[in-house]
Amino acid sequence: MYAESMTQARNVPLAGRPLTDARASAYSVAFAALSDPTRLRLFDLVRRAGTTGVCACDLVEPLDRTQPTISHHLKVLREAGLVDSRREGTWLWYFEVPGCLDDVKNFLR
Amino acid sequence: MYAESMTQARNVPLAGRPLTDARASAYSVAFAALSDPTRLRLFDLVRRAGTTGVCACDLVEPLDRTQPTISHHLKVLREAGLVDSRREGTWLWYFEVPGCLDDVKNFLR
DNA sequence: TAGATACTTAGACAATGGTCAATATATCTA
DNA sequence: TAGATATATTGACCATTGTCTAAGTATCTA
Repeated sequence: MYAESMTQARNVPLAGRPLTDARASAYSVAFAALSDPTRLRLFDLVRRAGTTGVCACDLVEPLDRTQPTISHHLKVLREAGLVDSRREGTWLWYFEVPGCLDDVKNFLR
Repeated sequence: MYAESMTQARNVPLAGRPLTDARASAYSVAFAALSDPTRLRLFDLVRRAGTTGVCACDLVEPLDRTQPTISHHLKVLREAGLVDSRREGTWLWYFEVPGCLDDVKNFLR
């Protein structure tokens, strides 16, 4: 498994405790949700709609993708905990989950 | 291309200007680089090594991956502009590129 | 209850990505 | 210049993903 040829560590001390695998997996879910340009623009549009949110029907045209594709991306964002939705009749209003990025923002500092 | 069935926009105003496709593509490169748990832990280790950096040979064992896999991940991080390296004999010292995440941090605010 | 509108799910397909073993390259030293 | 060590590249494999079309579900209204 390991590269057996590497015998001597350089032994430079690291600051603080390294990221655990569990936390890395959690953060990577958020980063993965933002790793596609279309989905990133989608998230940006939802964020800019504030607490009111934005109707899903208003997210299709500006992103130049089919409606099922937008629906798929919204599902990815929701499952990553970045957005949520509220139903109003046949419409769904999507809004950013407050504080959803606090952990990763803290990590990036 | 568009969903022809959606006729009536909800017309809720958005705050500021939406993210352009060019900026979204640029940011998504950084997010994609951080979207894998192993690579995220790798980046974390490099960051904690400060300006001195960390020898690549010290990154294989803690991440429980083969040397070629670590080398591959370091290449992804470098091509995303997050890390760089300096050679010292047969060793390569990897370090974080200063300010590499300023743009995305600004976006996340 | 039938039609219209909004949205989701299913299935397919091509492209991307994480991982490994094997091999190649680079650098130092004896 | 030959051997040892550190790192990179190649090529393969399988899983994941972004996208589409087609079809299904949900909600309202007449």
